[in-house]
Amino acid sequence: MAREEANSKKSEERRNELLGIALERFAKYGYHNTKISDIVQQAGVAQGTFYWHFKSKEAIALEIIDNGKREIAKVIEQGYRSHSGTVQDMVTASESLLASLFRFASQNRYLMELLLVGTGTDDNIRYKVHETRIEMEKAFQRNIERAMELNMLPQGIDSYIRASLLVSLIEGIIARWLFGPTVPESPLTSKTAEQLAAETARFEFFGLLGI
Amino acid sequence: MAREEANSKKSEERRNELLGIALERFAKYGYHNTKISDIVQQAGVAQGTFYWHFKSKEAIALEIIDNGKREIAKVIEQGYRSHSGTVQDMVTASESLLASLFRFASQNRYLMELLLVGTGTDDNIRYKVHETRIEMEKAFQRNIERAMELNMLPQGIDSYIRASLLVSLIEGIIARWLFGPTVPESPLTSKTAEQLAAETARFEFFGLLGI
Amino acid sequence: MAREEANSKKSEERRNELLGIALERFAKYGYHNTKISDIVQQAGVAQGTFYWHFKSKEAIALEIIDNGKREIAKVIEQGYRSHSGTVQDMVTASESLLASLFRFASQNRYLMELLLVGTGTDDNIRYKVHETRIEMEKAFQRNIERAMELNMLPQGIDSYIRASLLVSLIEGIIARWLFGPTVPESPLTSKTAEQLAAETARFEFFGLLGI
Amino acid sequence: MAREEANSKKSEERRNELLGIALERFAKYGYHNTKISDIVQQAGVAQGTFYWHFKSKEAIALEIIDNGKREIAKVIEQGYRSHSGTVQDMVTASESLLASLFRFASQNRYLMELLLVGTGTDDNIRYKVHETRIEMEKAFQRNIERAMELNMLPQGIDSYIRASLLVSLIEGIIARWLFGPTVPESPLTSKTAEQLAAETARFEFFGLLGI
DNA sequence: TATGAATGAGTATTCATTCAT
DNA sequence: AATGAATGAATACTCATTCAT
Repeated sequence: MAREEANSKKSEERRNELLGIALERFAKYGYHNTKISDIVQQAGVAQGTFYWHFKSKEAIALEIIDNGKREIAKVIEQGYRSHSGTVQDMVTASESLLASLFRFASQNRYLMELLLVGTGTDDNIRYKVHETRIEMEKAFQRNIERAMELNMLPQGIDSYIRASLLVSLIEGIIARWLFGPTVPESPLTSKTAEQLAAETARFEFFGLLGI
Repeated sequence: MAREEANSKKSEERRNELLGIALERFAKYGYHNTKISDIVQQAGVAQGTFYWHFKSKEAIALEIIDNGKREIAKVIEQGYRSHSGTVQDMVTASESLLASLFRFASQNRYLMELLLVGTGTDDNIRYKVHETRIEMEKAFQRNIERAMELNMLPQGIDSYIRASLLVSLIEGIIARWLFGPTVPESPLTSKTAEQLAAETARFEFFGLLGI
Repeated sequence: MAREEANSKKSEERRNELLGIALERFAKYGYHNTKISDIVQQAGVAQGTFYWHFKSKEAIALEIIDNGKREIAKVIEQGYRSHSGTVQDMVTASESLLASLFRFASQNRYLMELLLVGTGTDDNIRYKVHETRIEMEKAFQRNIERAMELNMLPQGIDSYIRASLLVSLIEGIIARWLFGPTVPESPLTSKTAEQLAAETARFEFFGLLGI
Repeated sequence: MAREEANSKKSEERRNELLGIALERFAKYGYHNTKISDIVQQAGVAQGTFYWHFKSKEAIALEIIDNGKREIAKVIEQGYRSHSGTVQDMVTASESLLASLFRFASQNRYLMELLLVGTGTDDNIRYKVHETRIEMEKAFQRNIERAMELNMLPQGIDSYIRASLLVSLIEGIIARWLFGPTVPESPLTSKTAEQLAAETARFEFFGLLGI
């Protein structure tokens, strides 16, 4: 391996380290309560090093969210419904997609906290978060439309609104599962991703009446 | 009317004006991006005046949320289920409760924005918001349990999780209805509170499959 | 005197104090080498007080120069030539104007240093200085044209260039008189404003050959 | 040619390139507004390379001015008056010296800007600039004294002050010619070095009255 | 009650300089 | 000779809070 490559690899490691620390602190303490000096101190580097790798505090936040956007899109993409089947097939497929999503969420809780709890940031960042969540909603909308084409869902429903309802459900339940707020005695936080996926899928298709 | 009463009335008006302006700005721009100097400028009073009426920036935020908490509780309270009936009765009752809640939300959009979008605040305020949302969740949980007691919902379901799912749905849909994020072409924002309540109630009881 | 007036008077005094200190330091040490913290420390006030009175470091510099521009204009204005006379009258009148200007310069040496030595500032400030010096040049040009109309100076000379030559002379000699650089043994710095005015006026009208 | 020589030649070229870029930027934007990172970027080399060639930012500035000092001295030296003649001879000789000087100035405008406009630097650099300008003044003073010895100028005038006046004139007119400030409609900037020299020499010897 | 001036701790960012490779 | 990453001191500006009147 050439010398320059080794160097640039090390440089990229440092960059990633800073990205990780920033993500964690933004999620834990909020954007405004996170000082650059905290980040660099935790990374054990000087203040100026941060500015070698990133243009500004805002820039690093935008990059973090952008990365997250791509990763989430990948997860949802893989759950894409492609062929017809029974109702039970559909429920199972949805359950599986939700389980993937919940697993991803629990493995990336800081990212999800940043996206879902929203830690009070400046306009540009808020907008980027917005964008990411809309992207997610669109993906689910496509899923619903596909299911309608395959005659797996009743025709004549409004896919926009159903997607909104569905994503509300998913985002809300992830937020409660990982960060609260829930009623204190709730068994929610002790569920596994798979259990939660099962409950959610059931509600998704059958509502409160569907056991 | 004695002079003091007149004065204290005027004083209270000013207090309320400040509360209103602060609420609006906290919701619109976020807690950290709202300066006391903005608030007093909009109210046309001096900086010092703010501190005669409120102990601190945090204090006014806590008071705003506390007021909201009481008002929301009142709305949900009035939708309390008290006697048995058919499934259709139950759906109608829920629809009516949701309609009230959505009307309240649209009349108090800044409050709802503060509660639901959560504009990144300090710990105490975040905690107060949590509290308020948990209160709401508890109210819905009581509603579900009551319905189970009255044999209007299947036994053996987990009321905690169902309440979480239900409130996720409601909060998410309010947030999207009033503030986005939704896919841009979504017809959501043009719905009335009543239409939205009907859609939501249907999903609540029958899920995606229930037309 | 009403209370508010007393307050605003005190406030204005503080403002002026800050203006004075800033002028002195800008001239002595240069714009970039002058820290806001130096200024407020010398004034015995807190950092924030500076920003109550002035929008920024640049703003106070611009204000200082603007004030100076007006004062210099006033001095030159009063030396305006208004009626005809002999050559000797003209020389005497010019000498008197120069004496006023030199007196003003020595009483406002920080201002003049800022204007003439130019202490390396940002574009806006540089531009304002520019403007001020051009204003001065225009005033002298008007003086020359007036003298030509009154047949006190030969026709057919280029008033623009002559004004440039004249102001070059004046600005240069003020700078050398008050701040150097001059050859170290030069008797220039020990001259009075009046002596200097006499020498300069002679050179102005008769050049090197005119004794 | 040995390898080392070739290398050291290339190294010197790079050095000179950096000197040139620094001069230009110091003059255009000022010393403080010129960042090392700007200079190296324009030269297409890395930050560290600068510090291989120069000890510091100050060092490169001092070197630039020192070079300029020597070059200017050479120009003035060559205009030295050595033998007697008529008044007209003297005017012609002075005109010729000024023309050389003005030509040099227009070919080295960044250097002149640095010296004459003085873009606010640190003490050491300011001092070096002073030194250079004093050197120039001394040279002109020697010229005047020589002319007095040769009976070409009236005895009894103060050569110090006359040199100050003369150099004020020259420096001011160069600055206005090449960089402003002048009144916007002034024909000054469109003059050639020779025309300007003629005008200046006339003023030098005969003043405003000498046509 | 209200004012407006004053306070001062807090913080993102800049940039000359150093240094391992 | 050259690189590019790292350093860290320096500094303008913000804003919640206080206080004399």
